[in-house]
Amino acid sequence: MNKEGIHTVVVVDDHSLFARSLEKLINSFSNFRVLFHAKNGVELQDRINKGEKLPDIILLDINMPVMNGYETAEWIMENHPKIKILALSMEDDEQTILKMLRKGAKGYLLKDINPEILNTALKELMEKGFYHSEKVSETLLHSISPDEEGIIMNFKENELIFIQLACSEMTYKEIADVMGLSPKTIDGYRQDLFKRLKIKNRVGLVIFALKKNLIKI
Amino acid sequence: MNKEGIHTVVVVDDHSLFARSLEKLINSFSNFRVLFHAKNGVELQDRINKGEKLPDIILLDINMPVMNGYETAEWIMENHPKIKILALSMEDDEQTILKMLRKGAKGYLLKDINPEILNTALKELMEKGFYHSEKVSETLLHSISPDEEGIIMNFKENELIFIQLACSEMTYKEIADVMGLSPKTIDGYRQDLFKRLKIKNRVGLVIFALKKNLIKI
DNA sequence: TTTTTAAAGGGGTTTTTCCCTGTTTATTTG
DNA sequence: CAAATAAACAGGGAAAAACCCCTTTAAAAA
Repeated sequence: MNKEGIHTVVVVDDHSLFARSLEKLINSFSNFRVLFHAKNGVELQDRINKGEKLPDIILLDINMPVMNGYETAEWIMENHPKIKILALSMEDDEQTILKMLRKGAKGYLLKDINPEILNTALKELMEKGFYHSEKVSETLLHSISPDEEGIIMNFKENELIFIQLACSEMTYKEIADVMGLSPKTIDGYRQDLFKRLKIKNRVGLVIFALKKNLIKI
Repeated sequence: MNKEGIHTVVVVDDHSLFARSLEKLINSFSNFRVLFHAKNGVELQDRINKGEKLPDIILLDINMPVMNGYETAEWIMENHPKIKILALSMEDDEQTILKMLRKGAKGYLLKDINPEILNTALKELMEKGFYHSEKVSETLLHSISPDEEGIIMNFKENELIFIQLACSEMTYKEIADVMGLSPKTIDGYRQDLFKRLKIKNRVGLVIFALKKNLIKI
């Protein structure tokens, strides 16, 4: 906060149409000014390392091509932990929200909110130090315990490759071939994953992989 | 266009954060003014039917809860065909783009463009009557012929239900039960779809359904 | 050295996939 | 109108793939 009681904001979002519109909106709020905006984490690092003024708040998009929101949040927390991160995303799936909050975000906003909520979020962020919308609070309640999630989600390299290949039209025999393993080993991976993920068949695996963003279609 | 040579724009988008930011951005362009913005097609209908001034351009989001972009575009084309529709969307999948262009959109913009491109698009739309970004032009080239697509995509009611159920962990026997049909009939649906969609197995069907937005996860 | 883990095999059931046939009911057309 | 045609539904039979449980081996970790 500078001498006039104005809080400063930096927008990190590769959707520059959105970013610049957002900038105009935020500048229209009293007490908030946008310092600059960056297309991704790398650009943010560059500008901050080159001595650009540090903001009070960083509005951080999650889906960015070069250095995404998770990595960027990590870097911010390590190097400038005083900056408050407000995650911005289209996605409202639990996985994404939780991951971002664990990386140190002080708030999570869906991009489809109205301007008043953004203003509220920014104000609350400066006053209380955090902001959580109803949906996020709900998500936090529903969230499974981190260790249970760890058991489920800690996939070994080969398991991840198998999952991705299983989300194609290949037979297990073909998957075994391209992975250079015995079909019996592949069957072992399959069986182990079915048990851990509590799924009944390959379609369940595809759905799981999609929900957890293990594959893209 | 009014007497001062100013083109008018209406924004239809349920993401009011985005919509209002966009409004500020467009108003910052010379020659363009936003008349109002609506949260969805129904609100647009209401305001236009109540005698609100007709714009030159409607910026139309595709994903809206109440009356989506497709339906809204249809209504605009039927009732006010002089208005130029510029579709706005996060999605860049061919299906979505093509569908919107067929509904009469004069242009298609991804939301992750920069402000200059929006300005260019608006200007070109008024001058040439259409605007197509590189990605859209590319999509148009890749697009399959409408009739071939028709054969593929004209699903009968039962086929659609079957596809959706096949994208779950149910066995075909279970699907037959809930649909009140013989497993053999279900097998017929399956076989016919595999042939028409040129897919090899059930995973292929799941992937297809996801790509064509026949199911949501 | 004991335990754990990754890879692989044996052997079996169930489900999926495939092809071909037949019935019934609309729909089209000669 | 009657005959041909198309469609929705269903069955038989069989090979391939998926699914399941239990064991073994070799190497790595504890």
